[in-house]
Amino acid sequence: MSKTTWTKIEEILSGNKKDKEVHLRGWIYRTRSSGNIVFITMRDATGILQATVKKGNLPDSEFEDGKKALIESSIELTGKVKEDKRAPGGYELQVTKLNVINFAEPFPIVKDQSPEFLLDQRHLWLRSRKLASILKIRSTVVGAIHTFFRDRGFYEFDAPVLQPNQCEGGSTLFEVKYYNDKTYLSQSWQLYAEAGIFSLEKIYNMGPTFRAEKSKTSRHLSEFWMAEMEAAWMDLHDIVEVGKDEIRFILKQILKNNKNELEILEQDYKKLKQISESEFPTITYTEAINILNEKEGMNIKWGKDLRTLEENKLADYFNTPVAVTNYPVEIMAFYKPRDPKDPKTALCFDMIAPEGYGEIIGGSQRNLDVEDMKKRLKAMGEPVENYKWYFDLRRFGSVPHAGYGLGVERVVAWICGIDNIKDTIPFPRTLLRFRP
RNA sequence: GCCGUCUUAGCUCAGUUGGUGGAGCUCUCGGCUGUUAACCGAGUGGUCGCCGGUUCGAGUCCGGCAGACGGCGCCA
Repeated sequence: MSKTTWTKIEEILSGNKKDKEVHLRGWIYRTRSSGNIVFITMRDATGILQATVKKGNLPDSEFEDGKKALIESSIELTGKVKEDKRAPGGYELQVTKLNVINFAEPFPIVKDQSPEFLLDQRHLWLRSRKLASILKIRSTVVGAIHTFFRDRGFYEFDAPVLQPNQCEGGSTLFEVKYYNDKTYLSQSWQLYAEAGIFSLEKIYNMGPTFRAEKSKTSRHLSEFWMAEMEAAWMDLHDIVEVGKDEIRFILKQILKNNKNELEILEQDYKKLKQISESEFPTITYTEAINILNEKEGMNIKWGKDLRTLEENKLADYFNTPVAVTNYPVEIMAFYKPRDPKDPKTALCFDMIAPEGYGEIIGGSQRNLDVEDMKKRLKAMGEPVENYKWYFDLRRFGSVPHAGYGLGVERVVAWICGIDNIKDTIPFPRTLLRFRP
């Protein structure tokens, strides 16, 4: 006996299986019955397809099973593919064999949904077309990042998730018991990456990052995935260009692989295509302030960080992501060096996404001045002795180097055009939620 | 840390001046041979977030607590 060949729904919708008999397996997406005919819209990972189950075309017991199986029941169907204008997608399956693998209980997620309820039912809501489309795009983004860096000679380099030091500020650390000691979940790969470049020169990494920020916004997660790069011999200008190339590369991969998903999410393909072919502007913080004050009628004092409102105004002013460099050095982390040409500012940059999706990349050249870093760590109240190994990197063949981190979820949210970052990750962790 | 909104059926919500808790959807049963989150008829389903107070009487008024959601700050 030959093994059953299972067909995926996308093959049928492409027209390849017209008038052929196929075997399908998946889940009931919608079902309607009308006397002696039952319409089962079935889904698998690749799409949805209408199946017509008519009494007489299959054994009566199977017809009755089809009639009573509820949404999300898992099923196997056999039948002939017919072109039919009345069916969504233009093709339907005329069922001759129906096997219910599992009769689902009444599915809790129905037409009316609140965000809170959907988060409680996250494990079930993952099956929705919306979430499935976003997760497919996320998968492309993650794959694109690996390809982008590997194609350019970067090695993947892993840092510990349990780290003794802070990197981005002590108040945002998740503390973890470590035998009789304590440690913290990684806030950044960066400090370890700075050790790695002396071995591999160009490295990247993508992994979970934990920040206990008390942020309740549509742009923040307590656990998110950051894609970071670090490279010896590169300066600020070099990494800004790498960042722009990376964004464009990700977009091109999405446009190539996820046209269907963008359609389901009602995202504008042309708009993304245009951005993927654009040059992104680089401006300094000072220029950004001037644009905001002169062109947007705002009144921002030099020296304050750009807030959400200002970033959004700036994003509106350009239609592409924009790189902002040279923020005031006082508001920056200790590892960001002063710009010798403009000592009030740091050799750092943020990439701001269009349409209010905020900072998608943050990076800098790295500080080589140990005394300066010690001074700034002390000012923050950080124990300098914890950074002894890090300062060693400046003692044994120190070189100019730079790196940045890209927020995977923010990029996915921007590409998908969705209003909350929570939907870009299967099980979001936020200030107030860590279940399911 | 600051500010705001919400909490009534499995889901989404309405509930008038304080007077025996409702609708739609889901689900169950019946009908229907082309439906598009179908339609028609019937039915099941309630600790009105919790605690206390006022009152003859509280979903409704008052006080407290809890939870959820969102905005700002901070960040990717």
